[in-house]
Amino acid sequence: MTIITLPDGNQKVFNNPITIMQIAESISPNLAKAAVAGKVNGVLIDTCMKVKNDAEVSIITARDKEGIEIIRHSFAHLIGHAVKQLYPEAKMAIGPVIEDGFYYDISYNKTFSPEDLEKIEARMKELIKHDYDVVVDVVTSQDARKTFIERKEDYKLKIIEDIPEGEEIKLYRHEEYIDMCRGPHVPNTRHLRIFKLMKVAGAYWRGDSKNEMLQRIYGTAWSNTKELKTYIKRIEEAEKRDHRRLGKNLSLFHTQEEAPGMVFWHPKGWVIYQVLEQYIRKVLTTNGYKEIRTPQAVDRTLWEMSGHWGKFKDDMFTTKSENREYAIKPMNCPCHVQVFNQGLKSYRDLPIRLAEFGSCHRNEPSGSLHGLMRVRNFVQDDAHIFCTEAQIQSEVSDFIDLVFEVYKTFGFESILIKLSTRPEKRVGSDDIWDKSEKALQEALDAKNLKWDLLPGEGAFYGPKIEFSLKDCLGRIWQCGTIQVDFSMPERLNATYISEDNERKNPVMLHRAILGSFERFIGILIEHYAGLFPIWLSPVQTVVMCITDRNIKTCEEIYKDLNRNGYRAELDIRNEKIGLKIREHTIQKVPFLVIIGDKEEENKTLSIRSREGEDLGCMELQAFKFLLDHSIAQLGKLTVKE
RNA sequence: GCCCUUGUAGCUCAGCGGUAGAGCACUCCCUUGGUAAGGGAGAGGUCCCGGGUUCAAGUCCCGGCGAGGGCACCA
Repeated sequence: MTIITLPDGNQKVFNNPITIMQIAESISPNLAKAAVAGKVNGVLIDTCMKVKNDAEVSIITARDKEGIEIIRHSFAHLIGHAVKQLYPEAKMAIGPVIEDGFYYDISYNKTFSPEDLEKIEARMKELIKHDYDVVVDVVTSQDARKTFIERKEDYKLKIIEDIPEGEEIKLYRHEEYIDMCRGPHVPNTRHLRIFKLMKVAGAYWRGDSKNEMLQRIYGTAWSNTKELKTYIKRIEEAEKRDHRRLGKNLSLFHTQEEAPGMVFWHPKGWVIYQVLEQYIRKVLTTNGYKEIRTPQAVDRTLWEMSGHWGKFKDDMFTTKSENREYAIKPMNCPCHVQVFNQGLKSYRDLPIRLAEFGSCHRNEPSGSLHGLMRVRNFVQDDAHIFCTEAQIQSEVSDFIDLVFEVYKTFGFESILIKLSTRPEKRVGSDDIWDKSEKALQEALDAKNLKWDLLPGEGAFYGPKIEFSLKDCLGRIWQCGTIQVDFSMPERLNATYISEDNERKNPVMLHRAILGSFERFIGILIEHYAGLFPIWLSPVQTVVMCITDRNIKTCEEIYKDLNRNGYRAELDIRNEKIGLKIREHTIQKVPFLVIIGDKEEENKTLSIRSREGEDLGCMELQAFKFLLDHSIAQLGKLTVKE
């Protein structure tokens, strides 16, 4: 006897082991039709699989999150089915589910063109119409091996090698095509309806650049057409807030061939940069940091001592002068140690917190460059804290508070936190790694923060915490970080006199809140969709006239606003007011000031917001008050889409 | 760095072997108009760079550089 408990609490009793499909049928024919898999005590299985013991069972359909994932996974197999029919020589590697879709990595001697992609998609649609059953065979690894030797699926054989001998393997038959998978998969292709192949891209076999490059076909799939349309719409909307597009349209910055990965900031973009820098400067100085400035180019001997020359020589820009070779600094820390090293330090002086908005250059791989997000020349809100081991935890704790205070200023809600621990290749004793990993972890836990552990992902000199934000396309970018470093102070002979009168190396904490200004501004542009809060708006207001008669008054207001520190512009062109409003609204200027005869007569300003709202008429003083109030909100504005 | 795609007027893009195109922007003229595009005229291009094929090359081929999407990398 098998007792099945359903999600609604109802129980069903069966005499023999029964399949998921049979359970579904016993509930309703419609449910059986819709069933793509079953969940038995939390584990997903194919509908043809039997439930042998008492269990909690739910039937998974396309409406469930797991259901759509199974459908996407089966779509990957369908790529295989279609590709092998069209290109029998192709070898299938792996085809997993990803967010919103699926992909398949394929090895083939010719490259798939966009036309090939269309052909594959068309063939997939034909195959779907067969409404064929997907048949599962549970086999031994020997049998699986035999199958894929016959089919010359070299990559499947490599995957089998990694499966422990004796473990059963599931083969999924799609008519003549056979794929290997943990599953589960849909029982019939009639569950596969709404999909679209998106793009082909290269991807290394097993994610290792030493291996051959495979062709990856990406697709997306949904349970109905409406969802697919919503998804396409979402991508289009995201493209509209892409910082590269907005950067051009709003004339914030540009890049050009002659300086790949380096930014030409335009007046408007530079305003944002400056407001940010001044803000962070204030935050740092009120939190015990001292700002310094160190050289751009430093002799290679210092980089040899710091270890960078050995490890990152090819990634640094270098230059020669007379008989000496210099590296343009890729980071500020070695220079900060030089400042620390001037004069004898006592434990009483610690912690010493040195900050610098230093311009750094790194010769990043060309393929990794991306707008403002990944550049070769950047400035961080960088600082180094020199402290004792005992001070690590409180410094880290204070820093985390500071990060959250700053991020809150910009209204960021989803901040991803990662803790990276000791890698295989590292310096420093296990004892000190234990201590500092624990210090970081405890600092996070004490604040009840959610974080992910990345074992082995720490820097060679110490563990780190990273704070990441998402861009409009969901790509994740690291912004803030705090890293414990036991190595550099020793390598660069940084010492202090301890309480027991010994020379000791301080611990060094590398830390940044925004990360690079470039990247942070890129994120901000997308976060606000170009509708910057008044505090950051490059142009806060435009004063415009209705006719030539109003020019003089406009100029007076414009001058008054600028003299009082507001960022105002003047539009006295011989154009209709409708056109001016349209243009400045497109430029996302928060407040538009309109001056006509009526306003002149009443000594008022007519104010309109970029959202199209008429804020009515008010005196200049009242408008300034409105501006002040808006600026005081800093970046916390909720952005209307 | 690797794979695919791509590079035409300030911007967005069409043209894909046979004398360089459109819309917007720009300049000038008319218009002085009240809350998201007033009208007319004009100017503007070594078609990314370098080779090759051809009677003829933005257009086809090869190489470089940049950009876009992935992968790898990110001290």
